Amino acid sequence: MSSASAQTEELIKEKAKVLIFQKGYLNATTQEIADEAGVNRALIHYYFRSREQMMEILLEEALNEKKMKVTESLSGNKPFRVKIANYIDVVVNLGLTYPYFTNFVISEINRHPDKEKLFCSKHKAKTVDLIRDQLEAEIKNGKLAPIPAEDFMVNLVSLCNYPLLAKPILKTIHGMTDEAYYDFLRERKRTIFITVFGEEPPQSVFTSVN
Amino acid sequence: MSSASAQTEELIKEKAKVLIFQKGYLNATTQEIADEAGVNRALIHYYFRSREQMMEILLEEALNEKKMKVTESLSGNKPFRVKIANYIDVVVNLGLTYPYFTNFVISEINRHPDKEKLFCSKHKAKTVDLIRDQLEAEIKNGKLAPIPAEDFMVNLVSLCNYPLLAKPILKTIHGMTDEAYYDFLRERKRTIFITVFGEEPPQSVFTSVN
DNA sequence: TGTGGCGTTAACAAAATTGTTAAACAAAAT
DNA sequence: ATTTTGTTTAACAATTTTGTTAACGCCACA
Repeated sequence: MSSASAQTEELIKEKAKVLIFQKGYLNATTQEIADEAGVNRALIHYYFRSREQMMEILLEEALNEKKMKVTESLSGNKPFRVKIANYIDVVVNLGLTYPYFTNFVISEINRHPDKEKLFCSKHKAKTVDLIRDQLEAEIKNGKLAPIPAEDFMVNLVSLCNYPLLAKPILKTIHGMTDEAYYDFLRERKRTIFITVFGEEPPQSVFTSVN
Repeated sequence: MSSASAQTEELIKEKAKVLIFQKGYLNATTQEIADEAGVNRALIHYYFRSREQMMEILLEEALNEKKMKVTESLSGNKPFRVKIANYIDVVVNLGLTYPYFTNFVISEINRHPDKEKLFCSKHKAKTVDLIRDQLEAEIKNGKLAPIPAEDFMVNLVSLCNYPLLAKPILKTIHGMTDEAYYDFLRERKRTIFITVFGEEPPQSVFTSVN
């Protein structure tokens, strides 16, 4: 287990992520991935046995990382609005880094429905349960318009993910340059919060990427 | 141009749409498509020359159809809220029929960036311009919380599309059966309207699919 | 110094996918 | 009836992509 080994393995995974999750080449070939990493294609088989298994690992690791961050953002003794702001922050940041992650997940699941289990396995707790009580309390206190927890969560997830995922489409439809769209997205965290709560977010909850 | 010809060509396109837009096999092979249509694979080349050209046609036709319906929903002398309700209706219905259309479009564009032009070509008018004036009037009259037209449109498009597009994920995350998720989606049109306007939609604007 | 394991590579083999062709077939036109 | 035209098919060829193997080089260490 020399350091070179672990480094190369990591490099390959990293570059595969760039192609698939960042650039949106959902079906990047092993050759393309090897090229991106600047290594011989055979190394992919040396480290991962087959393309399939590499995809499996990529998917599982990325899912776990995302799930961890999301759970973290919604956990703890924070006020409801801070939790949601944190959630928006985490999900949008991830989306800015890996816009096509969702597309990849969906694509993989449709081809291999058994992979769906990857969601259930680790975290038995549904994310929506992390906020259900607080959400219902907010509603009871008249601080939020009544809405089922599932709908609230789906709204949130939709507003955070879609604009990133559909970047090439929205950018063109709205006649924006790449740069203008990027600026537009940076303001999105605030917009999402306002759309969901009808009021400004708490101060300085949003971080920036890069 | 006998009738058999046109029929077979249509059949192939129809079945390709089912595989790609409905079932989410974004990279369906020519063999899979031929099987789904119950015809010999060579017919795909007979009618479309190559797989690439067939994809091009599929994409262009589906884009035009969607754009037509969307433009229609936002045009004419209708009150603002009726327009938006119609838009939600159209987009969600399309999404129920072809949940993975967006994934396919994005996937195609990432592989062949030149195809992006398919958006600009026909309709020079951006959809957002169809509602900008009315939206600003609503805000001026205090009937809607201030929001830039682009953000309003992106909110709308996100809320309509994402829950359909990410069905396999959300269904599992929220621990729903296929049926429960379908019920959930049927209520979504109303939920989306409420999320965007903060009030109930006008009566009987939403149609049902099937 | 040399030897053994590990990472790496090029060359090869196998499998999957697309594209082509010639022949069979059916329907309509002559 | 026979030709003609257009549709469909099976068999083949070409290409692309994945998977395998044997050899090469490097470095730690005996």
